[in-house]
This record gives sequence, structure tokens and C-alpha cells, in this order.
Amino acid sequence: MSEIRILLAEDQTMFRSAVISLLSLEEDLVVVGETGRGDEVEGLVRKLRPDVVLLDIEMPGLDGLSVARQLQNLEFPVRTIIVTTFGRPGYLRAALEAGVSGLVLKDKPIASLAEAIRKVVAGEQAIDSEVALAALREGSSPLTDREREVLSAARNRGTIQELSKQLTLSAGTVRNYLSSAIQKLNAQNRAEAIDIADSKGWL
Amino acid sequence: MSEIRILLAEDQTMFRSAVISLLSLEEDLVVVGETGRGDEVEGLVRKLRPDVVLLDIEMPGLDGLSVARQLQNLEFPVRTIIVTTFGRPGYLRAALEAGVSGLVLKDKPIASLAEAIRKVVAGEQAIDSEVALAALREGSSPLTDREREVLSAARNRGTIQELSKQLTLSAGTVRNYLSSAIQKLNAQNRAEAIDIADSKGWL
DNA sequence: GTGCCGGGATGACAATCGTCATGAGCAGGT
DNA sequence: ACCTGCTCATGACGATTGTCATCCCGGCAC
Repeated sequence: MSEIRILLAEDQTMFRSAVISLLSLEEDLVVVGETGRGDEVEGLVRKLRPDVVLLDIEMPGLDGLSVARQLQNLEFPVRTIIVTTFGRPGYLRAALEAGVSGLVLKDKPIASLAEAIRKVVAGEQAIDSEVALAALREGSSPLTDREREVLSAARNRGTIQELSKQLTLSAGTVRNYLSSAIQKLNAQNRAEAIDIADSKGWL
Repeated sequence: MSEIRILLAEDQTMFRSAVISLLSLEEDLVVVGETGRGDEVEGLVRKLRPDVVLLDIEMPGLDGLSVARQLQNLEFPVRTIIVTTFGRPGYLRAALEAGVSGLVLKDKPIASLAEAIRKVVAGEQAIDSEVALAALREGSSPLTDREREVLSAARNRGTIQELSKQLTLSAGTVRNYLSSAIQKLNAQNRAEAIDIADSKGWL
């Protein structure tokens, strides 16, 4: 059995180089490439043809979940594993929809990452059990598509006026969506609703 | 010259173990202890007597800056280095006030961490130049103490009523402070003001 | 002493926000 | 054919928010 070829996409240089060093200690693993930017991943995958791509979620250029979707549409197969800090339950659903094979928390020892790599290469899925349980507990988002969109847009921009322009909706409609989102999330106001939805990965 | 004894406090297990492995490759460095919780640091320092303590800012139990302040009041001297993800300019000021000797970004290679450790042991300061420059560019917070307190409290709690109770201030006064903070930060509302201040480390 | 600034408070006002009722159009399911 | 649920909109209402003027008090600088 030959070596497993790995590409690592992670924006924290210190973490990235450390993981490379440690994975390289494993006999059967070899890191063939690395990058700190999401938008460089596809090109590197085409050039290097790794067996597995390790993706951070928060990256400059393009986020890890988008990269995973991108890689799903290649002419040749690539396994992807999300390596992330927080177990936002909603991330799991999004990750599975993006076609990833594994999800590992940075909270865990390196050994669990190596293990996950071997599992997905063997064709299995490797989902961190904590995240899986949390996702089951939380259930899925009670928000409709538009409610989510509006709430997500409200995260950055300030007033309802600006939101309605950006979403090409009437100001009243924006208010209605925000109001129903606030109620569904048992929040007292917009800011709290955003916090809650964000913490569960529903945005 | 003897070895430099290091204690590492960092909540991401994967990162923590990786850094330990890599620092141990350096001849003159030895990691004598590790923890993922801020409130365990002081006890470990008393027991292990490290030369340098590496502190993450975001940790369960107690944040890194508070730990640094704690360590400053010990009967014996300990050097502290903050190891953090983001170069919030305000962090530098807070870190220096907390008596830390160094500040390194996780964005940099491990070598820069080793270098910083040696510098602070030699009695020098080791401040990442990016952070130093950013802090100079941003300047210091335009907020008064109370404005900062009120804005900071507004981050979690929702309505002005709750804030006024928690701060034992009249509701009107709370509104006034929030209003002046919003204007000083060129924000359009409370939420935006919190975002701005938070992103610069002024909270 | 006379300003000036920050902390604390009050009252008034306009703008925004959150809620609710209501309606129309359009999909999907029975 | 009917009901349900989502989208989009309008209008009205009360509560909250953000702004402003104005006041008192205590330091601190000049």
C-alpha cells in the first residue's frame, strides 16, 4: 500500500507548519502541499492530485465549505476533511451538503486527525462524535431561507433601510422577517437573534 | 547555560501538542507543563517554576490577559508571552498593562515563537512588528472609561433596562453613554459600535 | 478663581424597531 | 379543489433607541 498524499489548507501559519511536521512523522502519510488561502486550493489539487484535502473553515480568499463544494465538481475524486475550531452544529449539515468526508475538531489530539485521514481514504466517513451529538441535540434551523438570508445580512449592515436596498426588498418586509426570526429564536432583539443563530451555525 | 523551562496554556489541544513537539526539537527549550484552562495556570506556575509562560488569550476558565496580571503579582518573577490569533491593536496596550514581555501571532512560523522565548528570557521584549505597527496606526481608544464599560456590558445583555440594573445607573445615563460612544466610533447604532470597538480590542 | 472635562441624571423629541393584522400570489401536498 | 406554508407587501401601534439641551457635582489645569 502506497503513501497517502495530503494537501493542507489552513491560514494560521504556526498551526499549519506544526501539523505538517507531526503528520510527517506517520509512516503512511505525506503532506504534498500547503496553502493559507482558500482560493488557491483548487489549483493545487489539480496540480498535486492529493488523496485527501484538509480544510479550515475560516480562510482568506474562500471559506472551507465553499472550497469543498468546488472540489466536489472536479473530474476526478478527492476526499475532503474539515478541520475546525468550533463545533457549530449547523456546520455539520453544511459540511455534509458540501460533500465532505470528515470533520475533525482542533480541540482533539493530532492522532485523531491521522485516524480520520485513514478512515476517509478507506472510503468511510470520519465525523467527530461531539459534533455529531451536538447536531442531533440542536436539531436543524427553524428559520426559512429568507429569514436566514435577512438575518445574515443584518449581521454586518446596520439599519433596515440599508438591508432593504441590499436585498431588494421593501423595508416592511425586512422588518417582518427579522421579527419572525427573533421570535423563532426566542431572542429579545435583532442582535441577540444574530448571536444565537450564529452560535449554532445557522447563518 | 541551562535549558529554558516553558509552560504552555492554550485551549486547542491539537495546536498545543503540536507546538510542544516542535519546541522540544530546540536544544535549549523544554516544555515542563501544559494546560487548556486559564484558571489552572497559576497553580502550575507555583509548582513547576517555569521561566516563560505562553498564554493564549481565549481560554476557558480565565482569559490570558487576566492570567498575565495574576502572574505579575507572584512572589517570584515569571516572563509571559501572549500567543494569539488576531492582532487586535488594543490587545497590545492591554497586554503591556498586564505586564507581559512578548506578543506573538499564530500567523507566524514556529521559529518566531522560539525566537521570542529566547528574547524575553534575555530580558528583552518581543512584540510582533505587525501588531506594533497596527497599534500605532489605530491609536488608542477615544472612549472614556464609562463609555467603554457601558458598551462592553451592552455586548451581552440586551435592553437598556437590563444594562441600567447591572451597572446601577439610570436608564437615561446608559443611553447617553451609548449615544456618545456610537458617535465617537462613527457607528450608526449600538450593534455597529460594539463591532467596531471589539475589532480594535477596545472593549 | 475660572474654565474644562468626566461622571451622573432628567426630560423631550424624532427615528427606528418589533409586533400584529391583513392581503395577494405561488408552490406543494391530499 | 382545497389547505398549508413561504414570499412579499402595506399600514398601524407601542416600545425602544439615539439625539440633544440642560442641570449638578467633583477634580484638575492655568
